[in-house]
Amino acid sequence: MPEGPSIVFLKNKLQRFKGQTVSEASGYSEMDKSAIDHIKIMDIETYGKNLFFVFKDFFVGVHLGLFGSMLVNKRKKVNASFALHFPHSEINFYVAKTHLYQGKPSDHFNFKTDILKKEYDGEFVLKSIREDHTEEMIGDVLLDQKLFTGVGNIIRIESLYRAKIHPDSLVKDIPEKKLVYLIETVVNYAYEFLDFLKNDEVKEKALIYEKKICPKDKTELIAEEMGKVHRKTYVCPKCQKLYS
DNA sequence: TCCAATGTTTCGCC
DNA sequence: GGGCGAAACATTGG
Repeated sequence: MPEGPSIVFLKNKLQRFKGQTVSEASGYSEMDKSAIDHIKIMDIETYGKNLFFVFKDFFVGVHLGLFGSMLVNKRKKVNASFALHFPHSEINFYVAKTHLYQGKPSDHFNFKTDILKKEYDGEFVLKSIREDHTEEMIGDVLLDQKLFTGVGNIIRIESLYRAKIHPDSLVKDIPEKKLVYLIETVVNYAYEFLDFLKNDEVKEKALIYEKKICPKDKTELIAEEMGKVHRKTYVCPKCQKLYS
């Protein structure tokens, strides 16, 4: 179950499939799979919460949504929504949405906003939110995949706590230095998240996500939906400042 | 058994 | 058209 780092984690597991030739694609997803037939996987990439299988003239995007999962050389009882078969192995996706794109990923997506890509450009993100999203709450902005590609609810909550910013603060009210620090924190935490995945300890290493009290001063946390995004948000009312 | 959840799209209704 | 809310999704874990 996926935020950006979980997808990178999956991509890393699939490295040996680069250069391999797909013998068949299957699954109940509506995407036309007829072009994926005895062709070579040129590359496997990510963009935020999307996993891409790159072929010569097109690529396939896989999105796991909230319930999706991937198995290599194993199957669940239910049918896969998408699967790639090889002579001696297979990759199966469950409850995944797929989309076939012409061209290459960089034709369609701006890598500067992807928190886990080499091309990530924090200054570009800062500029974008200070130009066009000043009236929005930072808690909402963080989930905007066009601005913070790959950020999910856990990264959002944990980053705001670490940066000591209340999610209901409007972008225009947050000092620039604080925004810069938040943007750095998001990226640093995303890499920590990726590391935690190796030992399946994302939740136990979280500071306030799904917790009751602030680890710093034992203040009772607030846990409710905030902003426009209907997602449960955890906040320490003492540590996190509401800028206004 | 029930409920919520690391997500996004679609649909119906103003 | 836009904005908003609810539903949907071959799920899963507490």
